[in-house]
Amino acid sequence: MRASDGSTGTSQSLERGLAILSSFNSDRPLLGVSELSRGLDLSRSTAHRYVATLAKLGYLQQDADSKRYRLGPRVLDLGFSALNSMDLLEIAAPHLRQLSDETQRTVNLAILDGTEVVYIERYRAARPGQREIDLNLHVGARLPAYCTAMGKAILAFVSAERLDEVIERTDFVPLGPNTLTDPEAFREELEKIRTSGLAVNDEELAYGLRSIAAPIHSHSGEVIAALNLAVHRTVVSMDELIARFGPAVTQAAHEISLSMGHRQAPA
Amino acid sequence: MRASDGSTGTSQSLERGLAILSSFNSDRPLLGVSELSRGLDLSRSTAHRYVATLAKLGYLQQDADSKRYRLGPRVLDLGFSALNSMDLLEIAAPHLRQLSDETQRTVNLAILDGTEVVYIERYRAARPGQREIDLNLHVGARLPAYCTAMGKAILAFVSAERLDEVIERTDFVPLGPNTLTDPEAFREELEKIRTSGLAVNDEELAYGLRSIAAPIHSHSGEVIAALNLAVHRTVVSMDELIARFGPAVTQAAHEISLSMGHRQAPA
DNA sequence: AGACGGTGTCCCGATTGATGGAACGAGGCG
DNA sequence: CGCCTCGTTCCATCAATCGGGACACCGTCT
Repeated sequence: MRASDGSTGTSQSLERGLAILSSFNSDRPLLGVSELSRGLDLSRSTAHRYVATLAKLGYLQQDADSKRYRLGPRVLDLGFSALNSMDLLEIAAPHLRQLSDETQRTVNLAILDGTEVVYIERYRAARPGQREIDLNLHVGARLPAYCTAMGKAILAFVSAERLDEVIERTDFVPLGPNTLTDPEAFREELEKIRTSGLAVNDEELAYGLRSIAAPIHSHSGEVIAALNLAVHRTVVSMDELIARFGPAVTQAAHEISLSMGHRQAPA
Repeated sequence: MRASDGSTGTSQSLERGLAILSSFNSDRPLLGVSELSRGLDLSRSTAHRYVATLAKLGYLQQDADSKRYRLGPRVLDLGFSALNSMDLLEIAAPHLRQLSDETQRTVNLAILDGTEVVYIERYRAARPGQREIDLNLHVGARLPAYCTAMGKAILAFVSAERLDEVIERTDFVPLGPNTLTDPEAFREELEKIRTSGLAVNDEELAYGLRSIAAPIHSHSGEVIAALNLAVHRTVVSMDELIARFGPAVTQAAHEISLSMGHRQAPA
């Protein structure tokens, strides 16, 4: 039974329990035991045992009226332990803040996880009122790497094997007016980024959304993250975006890399 | 019979697996299998099975050099699913932002979890440069309720049973110059808050830290959260804090409660 | 009222998945 | 070099998990 599949040496119970936790999200914040058991193909008894365990530990809370369950505050602890254990964040934060202050724009920091970028930090433009370009882009949010400036900035500098794997697993769906949908065109785009050091996103993710991004390297030289600066199309043209903010973005990324201990190869 | 044990109907494996996840934090970001097995009193094999499961699912990542493990980006998903499933956040966010803009101060939103408050949202003062009062108070951070303005604002309006339980479980340790360490004095303080509608923290948590907070009620009338406005002692006196910002704080909290569907009792 | 289909919860015997000792290879250190 | 500790894998044993079944509870429909 355990023969062929790759499940040797793993715990079924833990996997199922976490599957229950991940069943909850913004769209489905309240789930009942039966609902969960159906979704994960478990018996009601089994689902209930996991739910009871999670509730006992504070990861789930039972709603008094509906008897259904919701995520508890305890799960926040995990996420923020993860954030805090990245010293990248600590190092990058002041630079991000300065960049945001200087430019009066929203800047973000993200890492690559599989084929997606994950937002790690975010500084909103100090001045409110300007058009909010929110696709629900809070810290922790995920976007496909192939159609974001930060994703491309990172992928331009990963190893060939890793890039091949990401491209292999990526579904190049057009999400914006200018989304790159051809893997070969995408590779050429990365090549350009590799020489310029700056990645652009000109409405590739969504209509009206423009951003520029630069990669951040660790002390060992490998790319570990990217930062971007995002604006709405009505605010500034692509050329102006690059001309006015490109140098500040690449320089901030460069400074963070230096602080991480990265010694650049000669230009 | 089933009362004392508490372990009936729960999953040992899941509990252990989650214990492994929670072993990671900012202070201990990298842990090895042996280290974990010792800390949780498991065999190395067992610990490894859990770790392998967590790694397979993306909750842990193995460091290539040290072979030890760190939290993976996947755990962020959980935390932010929790945040996003609170419609409180969606409703409160614009009010918090407005309050922060108007007052040019940092404002926070928190809920109660057991004896602690958990930060749910945070708007920093738009103008940087003013003294940063950071006790690592990011979203997700926890503080004891008894020595924070938000904690007191919430506890002043919870049911008598819940309050008794919290007080019972609270260790009244002096953390600042004015920390309330006597449960009876604490109860009187809550009584005052109940009539004034405003909770104050005058260096009860830490030297120099002052804040005022007001409770937020749900449609059913029960208290579900609190918001605060925090300043450093050098910036403003306690009286001035209450006089200048008190009305804005209570009004913002009130407006959020109204948006949540709360119909106030006549003043 | 009564029957019904749904829920969450609890119990218990069968069995399946978890357990941990042992062993291996890889490093690190003196 | 020996010695230790690490992560990892294997496997026979066994205990923890499993799921059917039963219960109480809730609306809804007949």
